[in-house]
Amino acid sequence: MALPKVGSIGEYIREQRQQAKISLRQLAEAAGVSNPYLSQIERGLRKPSAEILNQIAKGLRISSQVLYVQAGLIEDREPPSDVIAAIRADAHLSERQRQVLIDIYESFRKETRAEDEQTSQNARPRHASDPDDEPLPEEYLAALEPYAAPSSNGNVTQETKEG
Amino acid sequence: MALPKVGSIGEYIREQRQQAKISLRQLAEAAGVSNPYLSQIERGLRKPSAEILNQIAKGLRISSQVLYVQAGLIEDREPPSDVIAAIRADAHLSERQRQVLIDIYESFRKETRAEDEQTSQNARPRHASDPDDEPLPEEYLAALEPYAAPSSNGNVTQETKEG
DNA sequence: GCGCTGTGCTTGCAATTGCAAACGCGGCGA
DNA sequence: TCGCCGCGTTTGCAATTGCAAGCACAGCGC
Repeated sequence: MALPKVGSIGEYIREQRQQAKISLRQLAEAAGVSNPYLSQIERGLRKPSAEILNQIAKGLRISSQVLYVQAGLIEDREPPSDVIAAIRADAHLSERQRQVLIDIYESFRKETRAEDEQTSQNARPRHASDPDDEPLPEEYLAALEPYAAPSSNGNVTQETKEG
Repeated sequence: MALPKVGSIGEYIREQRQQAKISLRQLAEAAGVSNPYLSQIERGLRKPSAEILNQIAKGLRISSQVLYVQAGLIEDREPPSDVIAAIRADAHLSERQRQVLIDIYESFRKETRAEDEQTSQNARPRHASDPDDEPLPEEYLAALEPYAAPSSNGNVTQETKEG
């Protein structure tokens, strides 16, 4: 599993470069990498780091995310969705709010695409019923109020769907 | 400018790990990297490649994109079109999910604007200064469940209640 | 006291990245 | 014919990544 799509990322870069009708050296200069290295990348002999990849994306004027997906570095079906990017870029939100929105969004995505194939056999790092965590910040509780009825009630009864 | 945020990415990882209440070795194993290396990454002594970053993101169960942004590997050249537009444009969401997200977002905006408007908006969303900046209690997922398209899915949550 | 286990950190070392220099090839002007 | 320029490629080499092994410290049972 060391270098699965390294070839395809190289091919992809070469395609994009040729479509842009620029030479290898030109792209190398635009991207700030050496020509030999770019050559090796395009032929799949080297596995460029994300930094280089980012530079190349800039040189090609394409989205780095697209390139990362091609490289299998965002293999998460974590998608062409700009929602997360937009949330993170929104300066009006607090970090907490940002996290809430992103997490909600991701949970939506997870549910929509049903099951995952991740075979996590060891740690389950994320919050696992931790008594130390606060019960519920009311920030988003208020936000959820229109949807989840009983908040001011002090009792969030999850009917576990299936009302 | 080569490695300005290398430290911050390490800090960010360490924060996320500690919030998840797992040890360095646990995360290392979950992410499939060596403990010493993870230690060095967290302290900013090493600049992890995107592959490693991706693994760590998986181990932390957070978005790789978020981590890449933190690492400065995905620049903000991605059009930060406003959140609502992004949500509307996301074809992966159901109409109901979309509405929920938009509504939450708008209520967040209202709160933030009402509470303090004088904060500089162009500042980077550094969040470490927040004492109660927890990632996200998972109870809210349960609260959202009734609204999140409970179609072919039956595995989410339900374990968080009284076991 | 001793040993065991868990935490994070330090130390060499193989493998890899990424580059400067140089190479072979083809086209073009003198 | 030669020389020159641009193309992509090959070849060493410094710097870095990433790891196995081991270290220092703290807590717990004997």
